[in-house]
Amino acid sequence: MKKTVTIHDIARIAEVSSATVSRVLSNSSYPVSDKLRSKILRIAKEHNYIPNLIGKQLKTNASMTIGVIIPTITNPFYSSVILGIEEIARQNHYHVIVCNSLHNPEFEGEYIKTMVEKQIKGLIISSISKDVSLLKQFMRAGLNVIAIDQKIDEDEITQIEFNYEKGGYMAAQHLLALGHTRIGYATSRLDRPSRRDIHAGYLRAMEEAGLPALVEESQSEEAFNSTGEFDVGKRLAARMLAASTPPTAIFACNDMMAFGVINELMLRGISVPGEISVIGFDGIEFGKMTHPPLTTIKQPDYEMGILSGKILLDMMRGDENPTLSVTLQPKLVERASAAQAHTSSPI
Amino acid sequence: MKKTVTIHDIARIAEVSSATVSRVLSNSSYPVSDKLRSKILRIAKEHNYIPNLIGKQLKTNASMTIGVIIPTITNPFYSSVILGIEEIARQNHYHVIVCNSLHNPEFEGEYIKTMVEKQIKGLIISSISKDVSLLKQFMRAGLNVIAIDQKIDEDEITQIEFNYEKGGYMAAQHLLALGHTRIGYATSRLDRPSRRDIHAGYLRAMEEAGLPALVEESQSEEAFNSTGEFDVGKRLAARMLAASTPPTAIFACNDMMAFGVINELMLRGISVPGEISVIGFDGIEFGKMTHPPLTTIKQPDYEMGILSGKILLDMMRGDENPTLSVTLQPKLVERASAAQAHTSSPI
DNA sequence: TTGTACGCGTTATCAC
DNA sequence: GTGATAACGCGTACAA
Repeated sequence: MKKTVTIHDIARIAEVSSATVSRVLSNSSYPVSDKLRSKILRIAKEHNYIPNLIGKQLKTNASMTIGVIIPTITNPFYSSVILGIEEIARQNHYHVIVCNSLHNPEFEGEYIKTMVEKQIKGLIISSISKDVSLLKQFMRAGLNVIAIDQKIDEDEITQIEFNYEKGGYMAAQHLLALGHTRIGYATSRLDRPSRRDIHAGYLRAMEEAGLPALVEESQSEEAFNSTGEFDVGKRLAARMLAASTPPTAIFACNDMMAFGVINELMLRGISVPGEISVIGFDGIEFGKMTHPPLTTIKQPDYEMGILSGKILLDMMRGDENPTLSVTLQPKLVERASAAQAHTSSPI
Repeated sequence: MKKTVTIHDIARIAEVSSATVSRVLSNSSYPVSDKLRSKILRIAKEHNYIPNLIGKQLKTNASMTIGVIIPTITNPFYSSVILGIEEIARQNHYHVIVCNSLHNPEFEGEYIKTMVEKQIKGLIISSISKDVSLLKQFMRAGLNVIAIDQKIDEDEITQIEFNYEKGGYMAAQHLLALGHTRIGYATSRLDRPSRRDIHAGYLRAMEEAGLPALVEESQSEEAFNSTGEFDVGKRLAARMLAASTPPTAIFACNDMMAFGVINELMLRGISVPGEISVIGFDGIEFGKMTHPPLTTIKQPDYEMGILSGKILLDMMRGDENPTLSVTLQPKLVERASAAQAHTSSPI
């Protein structure tokens, strides 16, 4: 592993000062004679010079990398978000550091800290921690942060969120429009704002329709992976079926859980949507690949990535706009898992 | 955004030299009196000192971050790999930079280059480029690289791969054991070693059984996302059904494609596995959530991430072991999409 | 045990 | 147009 060539080496060989080399190789706007310029470029090429961005960064204090912290990359929803963020990053010659908090506040805090130590100036985070003091402290020290997906209770932080309440409302609304009256809502623990909002939307729709709410909430702190959600879906579906008059439609708080619900129903020989309709929430790609294809409420995940990336870069460039926050709107994706209720209605 | 506090600030306040501060704060083994140590620590805490890792790195030339380049994070297979890599990275206080090449060799090259400029010393890559010259050049300059999943034709590069040939063989073997004799193989373009290997495994099994191979290969360079693979699956299934005597079992070269195959079959009222059995390849989590749950050949993706992370770190620490390469073994995951062939066998 | 002084690779300031 | 030279924040010989 031979020593790497620096601008000083180039300078020595070209018999110029390192200052001139720097001006050429970092294509600064500073005037340099064409003769020297081409000579330097030639020599740099010959010795295949590779700029050391660390040296540059120490001087300029601009790291060209943005950090992203999410619960887990394994969730396709976050994959899409990240793809969007990276698209913007790439266009602007930035790199993306991805960290999975795995729903562990300690990991999250640790990651934030070392990011700051690495002089990362921009962070996009779907935080699972209640404690924003750490974040705020670093923001005061110059860290730009955007909170996505999970609302953070802090006005000073730019947020990009979904209109979860509306999404929940739309889902219930869709089932109501199909003629269902006994509509169950299957949800994991209502311990996060997003989940409470979806729940609230569901309740609002049911109330407006003058129908009773049927909520099954999982109390367990499951492994928060896709399999975990799937299993919760199965369990909650089973609970709903145990009722004296089971629902004719089930709304699950995320797609993975909806798959679990459908799986449990089919296992019991209940046809979907023949006997019971199911609607999901999130709109991940896989919904179209299952049988039946999943009707769901789509959150624009990729767009969220794009948007948060753009806004973050704007912030880092010093656009001192008043911290604007954005709310993305959900969209109903009608596929085949939710259908008209039977006219041979309730027993 | 006030100026950040450095070791010199601490030194001035504590009335010691910055060298002493450095020794304490970077907890070097260098001896420092307990009195000064605690004093320095106290002051650092009071002024909440944040070490600047860039300064440190410029000095030590060790970046504590590893790069990962994959086709797309959207593919759950790669998500799992990355989760594994990050697990190891976190345990060792490393960060992971993730880059999606999006099957674009230019992006891949660009990413490699800027990683090197950022003084990243370790890279895990699932390369889609034919050209290894760039990689080799950087390796000579001290970059440690591990090629995963996609074989690179270069002995000097440490490789961690799957035994694709065996996987293909096992899949066909399983269908044969279930009594199928007309077994189709649906594959995307055979332009990558991995795909050719699976194909070869299938052929070997069929040959050993003395049965004819039935291969449908997609010629198109699709968008390489999950939806693209799904659509290819649908298309290839349709083609197979158009044959005079369609197969009774279909082996798809990846799970996403298998979902497409199943979807197309069900759309045509063909029961899976009642009339036609389907087996996939990869073993992504979603396979268990579909209906019917997908029988498939599991590649240990997470384990691949763990392993590649470990080996990479070993390399970076200078274990001058002879470049060892590892091959991970596939495993049959029996779920419900492949069943016994009808005894009322061929027409 | 502590301090001094230099260098890591780059850019920026100033003088020429 | 060009060249010295001083930072940037840190670690570390070497000296004390």
